[in-house]
Amino acid sequence: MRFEAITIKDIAKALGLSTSTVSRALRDSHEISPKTKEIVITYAKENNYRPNPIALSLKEKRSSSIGVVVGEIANSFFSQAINGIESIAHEKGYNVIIAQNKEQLEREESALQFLASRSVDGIILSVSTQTSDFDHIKKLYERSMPMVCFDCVVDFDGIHKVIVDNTKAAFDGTVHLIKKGFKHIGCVASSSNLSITKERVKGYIEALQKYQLPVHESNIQYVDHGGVILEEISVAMQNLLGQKNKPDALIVCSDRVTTNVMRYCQENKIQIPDQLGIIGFSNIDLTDLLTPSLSVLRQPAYEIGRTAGELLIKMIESKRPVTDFETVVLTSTLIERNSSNRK
Amino acid sequence: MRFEAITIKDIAKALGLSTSTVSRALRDSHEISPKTKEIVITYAKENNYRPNPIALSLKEKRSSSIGVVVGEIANSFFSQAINGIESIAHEKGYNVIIAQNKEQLEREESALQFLASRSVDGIILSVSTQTSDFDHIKKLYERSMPMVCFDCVVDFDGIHKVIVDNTKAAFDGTVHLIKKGFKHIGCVASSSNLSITKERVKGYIEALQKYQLPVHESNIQYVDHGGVILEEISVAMQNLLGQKNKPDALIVCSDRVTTNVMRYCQENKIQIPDQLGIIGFSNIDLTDLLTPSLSVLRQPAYEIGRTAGELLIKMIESKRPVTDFETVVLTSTLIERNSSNRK
DNA sequence: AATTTTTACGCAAACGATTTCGGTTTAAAT
DNA sequence: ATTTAAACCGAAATCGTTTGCGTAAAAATT
Repeated sequence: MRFEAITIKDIAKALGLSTSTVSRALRDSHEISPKTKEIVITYAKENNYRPNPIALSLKEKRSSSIGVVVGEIANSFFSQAINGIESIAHEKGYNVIIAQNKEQLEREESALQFLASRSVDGIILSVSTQTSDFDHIKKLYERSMPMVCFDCVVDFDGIHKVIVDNTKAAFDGTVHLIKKGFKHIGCVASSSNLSITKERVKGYIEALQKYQLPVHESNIQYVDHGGVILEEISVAMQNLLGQKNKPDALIVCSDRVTTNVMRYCQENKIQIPDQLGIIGFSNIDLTDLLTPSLSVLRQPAYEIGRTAGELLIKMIESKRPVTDFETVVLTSTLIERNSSNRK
Repeated sequence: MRFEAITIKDIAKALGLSTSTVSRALRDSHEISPKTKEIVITYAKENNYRPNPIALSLKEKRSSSIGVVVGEIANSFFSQAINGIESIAHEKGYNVIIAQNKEQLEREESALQFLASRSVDGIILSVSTQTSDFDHIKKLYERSMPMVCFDCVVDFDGIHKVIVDNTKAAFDGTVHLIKKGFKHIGCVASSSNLSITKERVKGYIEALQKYQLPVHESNIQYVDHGGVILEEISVAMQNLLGQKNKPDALIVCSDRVTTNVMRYCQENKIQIPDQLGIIGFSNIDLTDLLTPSLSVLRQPAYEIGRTAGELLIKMIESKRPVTDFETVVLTSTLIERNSSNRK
């Protein structure tokens, strides 16, 4: 069973006209007499005619749809970003097709392949935490598929990127901890191959240096699977807190890792902020309700999505090849709460 | 600029064959000699040929895509459900197109219209909390668009539905509170026109009756805008707690309302569970970390999405019109935590 | 009145793929 | 040697829409 719609042919037949006349009448061409237009338009309205977008796509060689590849839809940051993408897409008459990479390179490749073979007009992508080799993306891109990266971006130029001021955010977060009186600040970060990880760790180090605090490699822990595996968090935390000169505060540089660090602390009865101050990147909506309430570095996920969408649609609709690639940097917000507020 | 792909025509021209031969060779028809097949397939592979899905859609009158309409993507329950939908869709070779109704009837109508005009093969829908008149859905459905409802479902038959055992869940949740020693149990629910609200309130009342506790209308508060408006929650809570015989525990029957009730209690320094026990429907991933940890009725959102996807795809691919409509009922889980655990 | 211009419409090709029908070899069977 | 069938391939229609081109009738010009 299938949804059957009325076509231009049906109208033509019913009205004793040719399809071209009907088509032109509906598009209000000057070549058609007012009378005929009237008749056609009335009939079309009565019968709820809608042009078949697939036929249009075939003719116009565009599908008016954009693909989005993210790690996981059910991740607050990504779902907020998708929300932003959907809003601009809807305004511009595009639909949004969702695919997930599940933070695996292999799934990312198949997702991109899937979208490309579905002839989307462009793709918005956050690369998986497992991706360190960008060949598959490059290949697609070189075949002139319009693309915009956000969050986890590729390491080469010549592509639009929408990111946040990761370095500054981590810098500010670390400075915040320093000003709150913490002396030994550690850092838990996501996969070391990710650009956002590098940038955030850089901000952390710069803050320490600015305040003439020593930088110990052992105070920086990388969680390669993006925080999905709880065991990894335990190991990282034990590495950090098992040292003789252990940190009295942590900056957590990844959304999902942050909440799992909180879980670890709760399970291991680590008092926050007295034993351990914490500030972390997070976009979850419930961090204000935690005890203690969690100080966070919040990314403007909706705006990131919207901006990425705008850039992509601009690129899709541009007449000539885009040669001028933007990297839009949005600012994240430091929300001071109690997890970093030692009495 | 646009993504240009190789077509069957290109192959035919390059190899000096007709398009029909190439098509047949690629589809492994017996009418084509092994040699020719070999040549065509090799050439196609080398040049990374992919059949144009739009051309196929036009011919086959199907787009291999399904539309999903939910209230808001950035809502844990929905994003988890979409995750489930995406998983089955991906397996079956469909893509998922997302639209939001933002809990508004008007947006719902335009979202459905949008998807229908985009010729999706079917639609999975959770109606908005504002929808009490289902005419627009009925109309679409009667034009034989395959549809499956989940979560907030329509009130008429003849359509597949995937829901949870709302009545039983609310019943169990209320009984749980009773067994924990709470005597005066109130209920905060979403819009009164929603089927899930009715079912859940019914379960609440049945539990009270079973334990011979009085049912007071004043102990049931409806939040018409689905918890989006914080002010509404305040009013509901004041109505509940301002009574002389005020409740000592609440069951909250809506995902988003639950966390806002928690916020209200925190802001108003209401001790949980000592002053007020709480159990609520919630699918947020962080409720275990709250203080006190929140007892929840958790819906199997992923499975709901997956099941809805399975039903829809089965319907799309069925040869004859479906006349046998299922209502799949999945079970929710009661997770006992501290918010309902009075010492 | 003869010519040109305008108006209003139809025909057919195109987009990319599949498929029906038909035609030509070549090989096998009579 | 003739018939038959199998193997192989091409032309054309189809899906729904747009659009360049052609053409008839009507209107405007000479």
